[in-house]
This record gives sequence, structure tokens and C-alpha cells, in this order.
Amino acid sequence: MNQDKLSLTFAALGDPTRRAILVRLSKGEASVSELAKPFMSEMSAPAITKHLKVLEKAGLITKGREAQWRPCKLNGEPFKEVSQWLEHYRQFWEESFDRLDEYLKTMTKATKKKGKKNVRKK
Amino acid sequence: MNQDKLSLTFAALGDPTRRAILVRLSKGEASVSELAKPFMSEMSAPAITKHLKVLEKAGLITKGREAQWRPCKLNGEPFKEVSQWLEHYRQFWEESFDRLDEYLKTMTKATKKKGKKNVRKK
DNA sequence: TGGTTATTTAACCGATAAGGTAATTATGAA
DNA sequence: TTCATAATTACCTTATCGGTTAAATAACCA
Repeated sequence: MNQDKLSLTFAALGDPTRRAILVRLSKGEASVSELAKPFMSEMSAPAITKHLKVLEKAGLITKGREAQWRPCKLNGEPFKEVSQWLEHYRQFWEESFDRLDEYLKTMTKATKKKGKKNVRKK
Repeated sequence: MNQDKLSLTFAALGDPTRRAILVRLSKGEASVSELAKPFMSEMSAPAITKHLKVLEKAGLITKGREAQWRPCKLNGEPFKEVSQWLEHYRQFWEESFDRLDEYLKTMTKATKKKGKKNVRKK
């Protein structure tokens, strides 16, 4: 795998099964077999074990031990790192608002000066 | 690749070269060769082309054409989707605050009742 | 002890990710 | 037309991913 923490995290999140496991864990701890249940028809137990390993390596979950069960729980820290990384791009996904805002400002100015200029066709 | 949009996006973000490209693009449009420049020593031009294809398929960038150049620009929408997905987990990365908060509350109550209980050692 | 359940490991397989080199296409300029 | 630059495509290799089945390990229960 790609070495650095963020790459491990993003790569781990890039699989729908693993994201579904995280959704389940966001509702509370669960053993491996509980986590596997929803996928029984589509996937074997070892496949789930491997997914959990990927999530664990990324630090997204931690596994405890309780008798023969391995209760998994979600760990928030990598989510935080993703969130922080993402912040750098916030302006880009809010850009449409900026554009609308700018457009409205431009229109107002234009209207004040001499009205209707640069009016979109169609 | 994994079909669904979010998986494509996360997978695309799971590579440091691609994230570096996005950082560059967050500072403004750039041609393929401009984007490739910082990686020339480590990577061939076709490798960059491929990374850009991955980013493009995830909708993270769009490529235009201007003479023989393909100016790339960042597209915010997938970032937004990641951000929205991430929101579901916010409580987990802010959990430490909750714990601290809860700890302080508990301490206050305990102090009121009979003082110093569960005081941290060291 | 033997049996049952939970989980992991080992070994394997097919698909694809990520890189390389060489050749090709597209465009502009001499 | 020919040359130079930008970018892509084709083809190949290697490693990793995501899954399988079969076997091993761990812990409880009778």
C-alpha cells in the first residue's frame, strides 16, 4: 500500500463494503460476525476479515478481544485528518455560490450604469 | 474500478501524486506538462496522463483544450460529496472533546458532592 | 476430552493499478 | 513541408486488490 497515512485512509474508504462497515460501526461496536452478517450472501468471512484489516491499518477502526469475539469500534482520528485535508478545497465546492454572488453583483452594477449587459442567451 | 461515484473519488484521492496534483490545481489551472513538471524526475509523462485520467473519471478535474495544451482545472463537486459523507462521522472525531466535557461535568458533580474523586495521577 | 462457534491464516486466482518505453496524434511555427 | 512540442495511446511488466476454499487457532461448553 501507499505508505502515508492519508493514502491508507482514502484507499480504505474507496470500497463500498468497507464504507458500509463504517456506517454500521457508527451505530456502535460490533463483532466481526455481526459486521459480516449483511454481506453473508455476497461474501465469505475471510473477505470481511481482510476488509477489517484494511480499515484497521488505516486506523479507522480498532479491534478488541472478548472471549472468542473481536469487538470492533470506530476510531475518529483519521476522519479528522480527512476533514482537515478537505478544508483546503472548501472554496471550490462553495464556488458556485461565489459565482452566483459575483454574477448578481455584476448585474446590479451594470443595471445601475446602463442596464442589461451580458445577459445570458438561452 | 469500483463503479460508484464515492468509491471512484476516494480511490482517486488515495494516491499522493494525485493529491499533489490537486494541490497544484487549487492554485489555478495548469497544462498537463506544467502539472508533470514536479514529478519529472520520478515519473514519466504517460504516468501523469494516467493519473489525470483517474482524477477526471472521479470528476475531480476537467480538461479543456487550447491548441496543443490541455488546461486542467479543479472541480469542486466531488469534494462536496466527500465532505457530506464525512459529516456523518463528525461526532467521532470530536468525541475527545465530548469525553473531556463529560469528564469535567463528572468532576464538577463529584466535587460538589464530596470533592476530589478520580483525580488523575501524574 | 470432544464439540461448537468465532475468527484468522495460507494458498491460490483473476482483475486491475501503476509504472515503464516506444510509437502516434495534434497543433503551431519555420 | 518539415520540425518541435504537448499529450496520448499501445503494449508490456509487476504488484496489489478483492475474492475464493480449506485448514488452523482460539475460546467457550458439555
